[in-house]
Amino acid sequence: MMGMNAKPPFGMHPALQEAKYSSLHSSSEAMRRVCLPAPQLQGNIFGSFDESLLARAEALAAVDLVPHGKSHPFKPDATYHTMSSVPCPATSSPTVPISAPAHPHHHHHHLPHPHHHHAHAGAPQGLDGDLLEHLSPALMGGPEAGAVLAAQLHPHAHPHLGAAMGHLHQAMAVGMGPPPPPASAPAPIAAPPAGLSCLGDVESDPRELEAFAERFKQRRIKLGVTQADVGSALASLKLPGVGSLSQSTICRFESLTLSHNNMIALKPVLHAWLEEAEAARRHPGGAKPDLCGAAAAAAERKRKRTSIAAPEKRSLEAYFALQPRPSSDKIAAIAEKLDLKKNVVRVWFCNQRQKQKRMKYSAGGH
DNA sequence: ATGCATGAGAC
DNA sequence: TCTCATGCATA
Repeated sequence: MMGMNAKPPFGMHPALQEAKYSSLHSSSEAMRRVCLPAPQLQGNIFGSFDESLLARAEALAAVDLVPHGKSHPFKPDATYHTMSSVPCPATSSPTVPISAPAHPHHHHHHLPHPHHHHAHAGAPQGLDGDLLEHLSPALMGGPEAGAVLAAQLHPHAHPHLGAAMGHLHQAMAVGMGPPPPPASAPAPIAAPPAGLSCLGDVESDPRELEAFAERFKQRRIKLGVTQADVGSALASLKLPGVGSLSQSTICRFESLTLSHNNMIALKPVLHAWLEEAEAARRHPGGAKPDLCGAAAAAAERKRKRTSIAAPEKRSLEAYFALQPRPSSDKIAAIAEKLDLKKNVVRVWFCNQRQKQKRMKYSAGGH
């Protein structure tokens, strides 16, 4: 199986981007991420928004440019589609999103969105040469660079928050139309219909989540169950709108690397499972079913994971520090510069933004 | 344990 | 097009 996680709770690499956690014992607030976009970066940017970082970013980018120039054979494209028409009926197929029965709020009709893009840069080499030289300035030294940056860092009403909650609802709505789970109701969920005030945010104690996650992990291990097992066992709970989850998600829950809302939504479900599992252990009678019989199904084309090399990553990080939300054009420019597919760069930025919002470090003190 | 990706839903 | 919740693939 997979490696169990009996390791030190927190052994991440210090290398990368964000300075994450500050350690769990010192938990704290819920407003942090909403009100404070980027703790340390902000200071720098505002302080000396100009030269230093700009130069740095360019320098970093330059490093990438020098080596390969524009005569690159191909762009790393490794994403295939997993065309699996897999028939794993039991526990491994459900794409049913977890629902967070918070409060019925909106209803809408969703339209089938047949948007499948095959992002393809036709002739990336068309504008090479000098353009590359000008890219840096263009990308960051733009006329509105400062403005955009400032605006973005401002504690204005953030766009989603309502969106976050909405997603949870919709997830449930999509899964099925029925009633909310009576048993484990996420009462604590704050669900501010509209994130108006910076402070009126979620008030479900991060500490509690932290504690629960910790407890959960301990007891799970005590039961001798892996994260993957939990994930698939979830389906056997047969909670409305609750299907199975991946090892990834369980892992992230335990390590608090999910968004706050996501944690809130998952908690009741995992709690329910824990109760069941422990109860089942006590009473040999009511056996607990399931545990996905490893679907030894046909293996289709495996999806390949693009790997962004360190230098490119460095550059991306530098750009991100300056402009976390580059326009499509800038993304394209960056992509070309780093010789990456535009979509890869776009997704990278998206993921980076998501990371910023995750728990962990957010819950600093308490 | 995490990096890169997909997809639904909200603009 | 972005966000968010999730997952496959992988180090």
